[in-house]
Amino acid sequence: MPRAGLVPATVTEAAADVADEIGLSQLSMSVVAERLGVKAPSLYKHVDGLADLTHRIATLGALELGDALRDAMQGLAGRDALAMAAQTVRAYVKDHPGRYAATTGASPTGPDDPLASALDRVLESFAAVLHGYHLNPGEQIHAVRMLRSVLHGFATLETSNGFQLDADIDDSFAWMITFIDRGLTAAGAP
Amino acid sequence: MPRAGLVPATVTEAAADVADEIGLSQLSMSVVAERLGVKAPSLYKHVDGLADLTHRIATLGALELGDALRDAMQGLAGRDALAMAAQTVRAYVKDHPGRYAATTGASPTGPDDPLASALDRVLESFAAVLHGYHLNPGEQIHAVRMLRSVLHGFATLETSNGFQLDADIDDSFAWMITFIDRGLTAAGAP
DNA sequence: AGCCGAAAGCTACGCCCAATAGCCACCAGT
DNA sequence: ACTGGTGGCTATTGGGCGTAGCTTTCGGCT
Repeated sequence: MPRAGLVPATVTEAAADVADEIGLSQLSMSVVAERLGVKAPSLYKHVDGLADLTHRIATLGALELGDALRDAMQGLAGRDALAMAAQTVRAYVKDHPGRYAATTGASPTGPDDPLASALDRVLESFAAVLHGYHLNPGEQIHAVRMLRSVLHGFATLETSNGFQLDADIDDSFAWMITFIDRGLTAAGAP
Repeated sequence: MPRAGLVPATVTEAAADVADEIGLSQLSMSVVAERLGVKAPSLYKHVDGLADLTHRIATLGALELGDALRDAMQGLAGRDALAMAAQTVRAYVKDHPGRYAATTGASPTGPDDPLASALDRVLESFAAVLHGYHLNPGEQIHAVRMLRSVLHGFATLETSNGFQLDADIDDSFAWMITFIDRGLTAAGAP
């Protein structure tokens, strides 16, 4: 019987794909094993159980989202950066709901946890959006939190079908970005 | 052996309490049964399985949150109404994370589902907040969605410890309310 | 009061999943 | 070629959901 040639990263990516397809709550060792053409107990040679696997998916999601934000925001500032960052988050959550759910549900185990630095990089991108607005330094942290809340809330509600009429969702999103841009501009130059 | 005198509402409330205490994901028939001094299979005489139980918790949560919003917003308008509604949502999510998680995770099965009307009442309260601002009717729906997104996102991130501890979360929340109030005021009188 | 049927509790069971133990085969390095 | 580590496997335990079927209790009716 030939070996499958698995490493932790292979298992994590397969699990992340499965989570995106069937939902994080439906993720199980069996279905990941089946995807990889392997029996479930074999996965424990590469991954330390379902909790560890979810943690790895969370880290993968944070890394990917951080990279996507960096790439998308290259050379942009102000309203353009804001709109691009928002759209990037929204698209990532829509395309990878399982990874994103893992990311939001997880918390780093310590300061040397790769998840911690991955999350920090995402936050740095959010902070970079705000550099284009001339905010009071004390307001920066509040603005970052508001931005996170808005984007997280909107994307989460959208993927869980929390909005009634999905036809206008793009309009609502654009309106929201304009609203925030105007508010930040006014806050920067009072 | 005496009867426990259970009805669906009793089971639902006990389950909601348990979910608030240990988290919705940890909810199981066994632990609810233990709370009620009963064996797990007995619950199936009152409730149609775990999915139905979660659905009932979601409905309970939506009803309670709707009532809390109505009570809190009595006679308030404009910024006061906005601040009170936001604080009410935030407090409810903090005090009842399990119920709230059930509410956001669930979707009504049909138009006659009690959950649908309960959710509608919550949305009506959000809409009522905006009546104090003189928005263009076409903007109303966008503003409601933004309000939902912000409050949902903030409360969710806060309860999952998504914010770092270095700055006061209350300050951020107050700043955010002021930000939205100013934006809505400006949008109403351009 | 006595009975009778519905309903509420129970035990026993089947199935699925997480996780561990322990076995066997494959491959690398000497 | 041998040998040891490693990656797969089967078998098993424990727990959770849900069903089947039994027993007991309680309300209503005569």
